Amino acid sequence: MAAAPKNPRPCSIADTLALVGEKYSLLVLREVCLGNGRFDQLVRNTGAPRDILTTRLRRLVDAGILDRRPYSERPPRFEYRPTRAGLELEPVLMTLMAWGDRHLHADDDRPMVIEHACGHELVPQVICPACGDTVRHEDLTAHPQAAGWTVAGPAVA
Amino acid sequence: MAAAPKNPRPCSIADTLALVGEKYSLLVLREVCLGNGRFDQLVRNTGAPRDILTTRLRRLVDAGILDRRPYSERPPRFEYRPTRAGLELEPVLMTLMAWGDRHLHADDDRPMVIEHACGHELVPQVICPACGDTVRHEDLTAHPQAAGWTVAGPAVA
DNA sequence: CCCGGTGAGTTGGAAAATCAAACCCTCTCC
DNA sequence: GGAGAGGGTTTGATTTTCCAACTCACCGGG
Repeated sequence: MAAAPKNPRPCSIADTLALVGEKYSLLVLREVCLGNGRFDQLVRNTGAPRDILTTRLRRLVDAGILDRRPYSERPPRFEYRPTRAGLELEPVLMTLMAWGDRHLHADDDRPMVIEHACGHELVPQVICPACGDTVRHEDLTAHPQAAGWTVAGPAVA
Repeated sequence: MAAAPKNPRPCSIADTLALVGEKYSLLVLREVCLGNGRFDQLVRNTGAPRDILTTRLRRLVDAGILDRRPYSERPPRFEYRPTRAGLELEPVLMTLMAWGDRHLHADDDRPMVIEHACGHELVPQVICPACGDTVRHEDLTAHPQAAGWTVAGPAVA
């Protein structure tokens, strides 16, 4: 059932998307990171059909991204929370949000503002930790480690 | 055809995913950023069925993320390249790759290494540009700007 | 005891998306 | 003039999604 990797080439992006790239998965993670980890909250806040949500949650729990923990014994009730690995996906959410804020909304129309502990509004930025510089496309060179890759060199419109 | 947003709540993450969250879209962007922008390369490198690829490409072009430009007049042949907006999605790919590298592969088994202009290997990191600190979940506070949000406060497993 | 409500799903069938393979058209090269 | 290459479109079968309804377990009145 999950035996044919079908991955045309080895790639961490594809591997990660195989876990969280299905419809609703990242919205579920968003909600869970916000602390809204109960089934009905997730249904309401993501818009996912209940059955789909069930399969997504199972997948995320199996992948070690979410943790399903009881918050009531009788009746058994569960809440989903991010694991450490799940929290480490937050940067993905941040960069998605930053792009949407920049390209899809006016400055005064952003659906949500995130405040950083330093007191400023967070405008997530990706840097190279070695030199501290903001990462720009033209500063990158790809070095495939396995066979099957062709890299034609960067090209911008 | 795109009239019913169905968005249970306003959110830049959801809005961005509506454009690039379908299967293969981000893999297409990966290839295009690497300079592999021709139809057959995309078919081979992403594994997408040709018809699906066609609809994904149209969507990305319509969204202003890719540019479809002829590289031969007769016969007409096209190549897809990232626009500026498309390039600004690279941080999303970087963070996905970083997560996959960290959680899905051994250190010596990474499918691809990216070299930054500073000479070091790039290990993408998200920072707050105001204070320069690495962004950590517990330093964030969400401030919804519109109705319909409940934020139960962060919770970690 | 019976009624309504909440929480967390499961079930069933219709509607939409995906897939693989085949097909098409226009060149170019031999 | 036959064999590709490139960039798609068409055709049916297979999967997924979707949505509404249903279940099961409990709680809180009246």
